[in-house]
Amino acid sequence: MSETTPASGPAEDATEPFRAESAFKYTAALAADIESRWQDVWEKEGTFNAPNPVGALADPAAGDVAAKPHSFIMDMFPYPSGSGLHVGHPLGYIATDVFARYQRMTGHNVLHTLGYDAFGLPAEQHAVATGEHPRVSTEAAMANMRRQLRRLGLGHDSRRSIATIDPDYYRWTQWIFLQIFNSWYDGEAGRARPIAELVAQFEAGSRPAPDGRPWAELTGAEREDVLGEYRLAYSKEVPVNWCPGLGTVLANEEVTADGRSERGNFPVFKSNLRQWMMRITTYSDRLIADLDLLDWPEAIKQQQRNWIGRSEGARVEFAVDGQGAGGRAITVFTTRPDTLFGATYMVLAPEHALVDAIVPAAWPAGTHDDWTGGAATPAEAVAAYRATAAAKSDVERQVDAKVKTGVFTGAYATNPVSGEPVPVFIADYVLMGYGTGAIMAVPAHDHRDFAFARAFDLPMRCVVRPTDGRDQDPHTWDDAFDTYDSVIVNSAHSTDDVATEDRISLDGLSVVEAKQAVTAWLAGRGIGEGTVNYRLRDWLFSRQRYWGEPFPIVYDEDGVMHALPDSMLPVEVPEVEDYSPHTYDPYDSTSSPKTPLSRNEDWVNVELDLGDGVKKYRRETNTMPNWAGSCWYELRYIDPANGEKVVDPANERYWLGATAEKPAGGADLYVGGAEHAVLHLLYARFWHKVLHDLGHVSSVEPFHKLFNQGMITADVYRDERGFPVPAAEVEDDGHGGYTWNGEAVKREAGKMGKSLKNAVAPDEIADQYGADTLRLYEMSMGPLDVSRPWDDRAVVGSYRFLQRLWRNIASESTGELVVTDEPADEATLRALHKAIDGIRGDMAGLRFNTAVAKAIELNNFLVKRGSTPREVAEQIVLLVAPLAPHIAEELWRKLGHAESLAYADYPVADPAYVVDESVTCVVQIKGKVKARLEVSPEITDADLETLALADPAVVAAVGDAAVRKVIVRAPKLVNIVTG
RNA sequence: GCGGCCGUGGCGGAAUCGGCAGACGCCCUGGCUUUAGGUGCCAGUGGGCCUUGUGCCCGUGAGGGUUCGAAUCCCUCCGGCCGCACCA
Repeated sequence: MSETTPASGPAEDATEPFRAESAFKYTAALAADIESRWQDVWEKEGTFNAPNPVGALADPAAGDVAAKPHSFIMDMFPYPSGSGLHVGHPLGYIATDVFARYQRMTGHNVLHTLGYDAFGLPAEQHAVATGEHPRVSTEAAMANMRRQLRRLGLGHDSRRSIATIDPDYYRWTQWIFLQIFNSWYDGEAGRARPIAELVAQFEAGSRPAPDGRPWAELTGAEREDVLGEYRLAYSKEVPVNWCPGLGTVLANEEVTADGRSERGNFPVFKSNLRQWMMRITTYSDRLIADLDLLDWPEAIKQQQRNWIGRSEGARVEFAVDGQGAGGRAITVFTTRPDTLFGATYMVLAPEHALVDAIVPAAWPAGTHDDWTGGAATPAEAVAAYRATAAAKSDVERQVDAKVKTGVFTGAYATNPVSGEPVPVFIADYVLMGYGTGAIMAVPAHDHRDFAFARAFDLPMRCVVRPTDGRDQDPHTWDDAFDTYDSVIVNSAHSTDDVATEDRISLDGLSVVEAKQAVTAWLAGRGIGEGTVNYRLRDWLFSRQRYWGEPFPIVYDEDGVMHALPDSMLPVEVPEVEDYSPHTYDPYDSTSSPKTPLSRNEDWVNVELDLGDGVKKYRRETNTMPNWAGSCWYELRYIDPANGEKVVDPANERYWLGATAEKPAGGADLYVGGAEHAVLHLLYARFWHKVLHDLGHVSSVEPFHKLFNQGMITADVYRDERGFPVPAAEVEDDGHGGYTWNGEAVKREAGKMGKSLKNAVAPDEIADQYGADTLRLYEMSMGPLDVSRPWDDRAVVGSYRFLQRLWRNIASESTGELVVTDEPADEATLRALHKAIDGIRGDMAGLRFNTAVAKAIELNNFLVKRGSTPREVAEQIVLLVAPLAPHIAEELWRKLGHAESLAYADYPVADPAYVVDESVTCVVQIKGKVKARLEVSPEITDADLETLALADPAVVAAVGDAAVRKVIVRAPKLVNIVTG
């Protein structure tokens, strides 16, 4: 407000005292006063502190906590954005708060808090741009977010609000990393075990070292190499996604389908680099199987199954002839071993290691011109093809996917069943990263192979009988025939050229039978076996960034890796002069990463005593990815101050342990966006399972019930050039169009956010109406799991409801109670108990939109009634308390209660009043409503039928038609079927 | 291309088990209160028709089916959203 307010303003106010809004009316000003007072009370009294069974957060006054029903409610870990929240962000937080408050009022010990996933790229980029330390900007952003969220009245246990950037927190992130590093997956036991147990096996000789030498004869480096093949966290040179534009490598999950970084949209290249990996693939089967134990949306489970991509099939070896091959075999993975007789050529991925070994010096006689790519020798052809394939971006590959390219290697392999020579190609439609990077091509029964065979004029052989009317000559086909629902043909050895005991015939077998038969035949000859393949890759776990957890790993002067002991944790993020990653031209695929931490030589070079005296070491300079801190935070919420253990077992068992309702254990409710379907949720499950295997947690899964909340969208207005204009300044032109500064603009739906200039801040709405109104509005907009558009104008509906609620209980002119002491009449009790019954069910089922509607109905009933009996007032206040806690606390206090209602008993419906005294029965004739009867809810079918048939309106409607049948569903419906 | 989810008034949505379609809210219209605006309160508010009332007909993306009865179940199509995408 400026100081040059026109004189008329205050003068008017002064001369017209009637205009002044009553201090007792529920206005934004009064709401603000009530809300800040109650927020202070809750904070001062620690209202939402949840006692633990044991440890620093145990409360002797709380009694036997372990015997109390618990409810662990979580929101997905937020990144503290520097630009503040918009009204879409707190949707899930409000919902979990409403549910948590409801649970508290139904006798649960509720753990609900919110911490911060505070390592991250934006703070680092901000640091690069401004020189401000990421910790400074991150903590400022966290403080601002805490302030914004506090205003909403969220009942969080602030003692448990951890942040991943706190050394006390990431000390345990590093500790868990070491647990994973120091374990291996015992496939026979089906679980992770300490690496020391593996070492013991090697030492005892019960498990031979790979090269057969006794373990004691191996050098330290050699032993470390062997163990590196087993450790669940390992460092290895692997083909990775290198993103020069970001200056870091990325996990597969962070790369989009068109080969760009999910953050920043920079091109991503394949590059061989030494990186940290997590052996998540060893948990593939368990990650799939245990989904069945979880209460998650089916869509999310399906996404995880698809991501892991389990497929059953067989490995088959194809012997390669020709020079240089030296008795080598190419191993392929196929899901269709039943079509082996139809394999007429093979394809290797261009980067397959065996390619160079099998390439002959010259083209075999009679090589098809189209196969050579115009090169003089196979080696030249291969080199040229590799070069063009490597130069192609993934986008180009995508576009070119329909046109198959490739080149002949000059080598032939032998089909192990038919004995026929098959040419070996390289082509980029075979990916190195999947299966064995090599396929047997069955063009008659695979669409991709068919297209390739057509392009290169390769033979085809039909081995699955077509069921769609086509003949068995693939040359006449338009595409491959790939059904499973048929029988095998043309798949038998001729009796002449194979010895009897080696013969196999698949003819006449179903696809499923043939798979088994051929797999057994191959296994019997040692040239194949049934196997399971996964799409899931090991998880790339290192990043070349500053603002992340350092690895608790050092290298000695021989380059041998050493894990730091627990006593040296945490390894703190060092100070550096320059935070920026070495980024490159986004298209410079030949660049390679340099870590920001390597710049601080004082930090990198250390002298440590790791048990054999003080020696010089170099620290690992990669940092962990953003996911690390969020992979286990649910554990630290439980025991945030525990300095001895990551979490005390008694506390873990209480909050996360398995029960009849949650067989794998886990948090009772986890609410967040569907965008974390595979990344965070898969990684967190993996870590949790490792910790379970190693005995640190009793639960098998971190999150029992998952709920995906929808997004709040908002209208976007664009000018003629297509640029968004500030949505708040757009005006309706009255003819269905919109203008901004007089210029016509177009409306469309969009996400809410700064860039689209349509963000609405929760502070704005709280200023205008109060936080309770904002909470109520967000909860009433629609079902929690559906996206819905924000509508500024509609907020007033929730505000009016609270005003009417207030007015039903307290006078707007004096602030005094206006409730009456009369007992509630029967109609009022019925309205009340029906509301209680409905709202309880809605609360438990997270259907807050209909819960609000029912509360409004009850309140409207009281408005019409003209007065509010005290007993009803108390109940309605408790009913709305989870939704609008500040106004509820204030009214509760006015009603004479000295204690907060946070732990008051939620109203329970009296069944006697839930049923109406009389219900409206609908009488239909042929399904159309013709009459309504007021009947007792206890009426029998027979009585109701008699009553219905006697009703004058029914008699008139039936007329002289014959009644054929009468369906009675007492007490609500009678349907008369006439002839 | 494959897989999944979803289509209900002017708008957001409700109908929990196959049984009164449109709860609740917004918008809009009329009335009362008010000097006025705003707030508040009351009434109306899916479409159509007329005989204006306890009235009739139509109506849940389109078409078909099952059923005494379908927004709800089944089939085909149309439209939208999401995920995966040469995964052998």
